[in-house]
Parts: sequence; C-alpha cells; structure tokens
Amino acid sequence: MEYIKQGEDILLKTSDFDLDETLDCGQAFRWERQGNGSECVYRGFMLNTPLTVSAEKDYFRFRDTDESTFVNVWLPYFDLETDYSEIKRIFSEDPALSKACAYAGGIRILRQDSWEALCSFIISQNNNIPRIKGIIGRLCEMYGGFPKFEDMNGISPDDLAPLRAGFRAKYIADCVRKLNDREIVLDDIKNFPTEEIRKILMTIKGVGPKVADCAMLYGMYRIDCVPMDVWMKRVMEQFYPDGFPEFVLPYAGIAQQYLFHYMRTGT
DNA sequence: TTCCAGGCGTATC
DNA sequence: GATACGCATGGA
Repeated sequence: MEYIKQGEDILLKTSDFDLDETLDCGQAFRWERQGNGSECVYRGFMLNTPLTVSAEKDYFRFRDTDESTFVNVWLPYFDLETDYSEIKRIFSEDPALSKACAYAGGIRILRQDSWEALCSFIISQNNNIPRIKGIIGRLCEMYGGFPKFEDMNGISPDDLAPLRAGFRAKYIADCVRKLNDREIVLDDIKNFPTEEIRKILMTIKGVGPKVADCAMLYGMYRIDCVPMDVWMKRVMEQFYPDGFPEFVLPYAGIAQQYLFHYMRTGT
C-alpha cells in the first residue's frame, strides 16, 4: 500500500481492494455508486466526513478529502493497513472459502464508527438493504447529517416517525437513551472481552446476537465475530455443519464477509 | 394479493 | 433452552 498526492486528490496503489465488493456488500449503507456504471465511483460518508473514491486503471483516486483525513480516517476505515493477501492465503486451505475469495477477493472489512454501526444495524433487522439505506438517509436528512447520539437526546419513537422505520423506531430511541444516560459507553466497552460487549449491547431493546455481532465486527473491529443472519445460517448448514475449521476462527468475521457475499450474490 | 427482507421481543412449554 | 408468532414498511 502506498499513496501519492496529485493536486487536490490522493492516489492509492493497493491490492485486494474492490469498491463494488466492499461498499455494496451490506456492511455499510451510506455509499452511493455514481454515474453510468462503466466507471466505478462512490460517494459517501464516515459519520459526516465525506469522500468520493473511484477505481482507475492502476490506482484508486480519493477526492473531496485531504492528506490528513486520508491518513487518519480513510486508511483505517478501509482497513488498508491489513494484509488481506495473507488472510486469503490462510483461507485458501478451505474449499468453500477458497471459492468465495475467488468470487470476490476485493472485499475488506470497513472499520466504521461504533455508534454509526450500532444504529445502522438496529435499523437493518428484518429489513432489506434498499430500505435500510432509505431509513438511514431520512435520519441524516432530519439532522442535516448523521446525528451524534447526543443530538438525539430525549428522542421518542413518535419523533422518529418521518424515518418510516416501523417497529425499529422504539429500538433506536432506547439505544439513544442508554448512550446518553451513559448506561452504555461505547468507547469504554469496546476494550472489553467480546462476550462481555455482546452481553452489554444486548441490553438495548432490539439488539440481539446478530445486531450485536454486526456492531462489534464493523464498529469495533472484532474480526472474530460472525453475525448469524439468514444467509450465514445457510452457509453454515451447507458448508460448515461442524463450525468453521480452527485456523479460520481468528478471522471468522472476515470469512463471514466473503461467504455472505458469495452466498447472497454468487452461485 | 401474498411473500419476504443482514431479527428480535414476548409468550409458552 | 427451545419453539412459534407478531411486528412496520415497501418492493417484487
């Protein structure tokens, strides 16, 4: 991984990175593909930090940002300092994972903000991706950007009616209240053991095992967490009736991302 | 019209 | 602890 500045833009050379596979595989909901389809350009945000990123012949072009933001926000966000070739080499010992990596080897885990991930995946439950994006988009409209939970202090489910989030509105309200009351402090618990974080997150209404694991995997970089949704249950039944092999476990969350995408859009 | 979507709360056993 | 059912909304 190396980058250079070119005028206002930053050009990045790296491997194991595909924008479509990474930004459109159900781990983040605020990236929109631009243009006609022939060129690969995405615009989106991490909280309220904007970015336009495109894939060109030999590099990725990062626009609407600056070097300090690139280094401090986007390098970690796209997990660009992790060697995915090595992880895929480990996965290549497993037949199903090997296929999943061959199908979409440019997936990376997005290291998102813990609150943004938690909020997004509360909204995701029993929902489809276009509608998840719609609800989060309306949340951002309501607040002029992705709100801090402090901005939402005192919110009631009725206040959230314009989001058309359905039964999830009361879950968002409960989450916001617990964070504002400091009943749960994400910055503190993200250092706790995984099991303990999961237990604490699940005290929030509407947060069960799956949403908790998404919040941990995408919002706290717990790459051993495997969110078990309907698709991953199918994967496990079909390929891993006795669970993942031992050598996958430390990276099971990343394995999950390849397999989820493969099961959902491949085959 | 009915079914389903990156689940979870609740009731019941 | 396991299982069945309802849930807001909107697209297919």
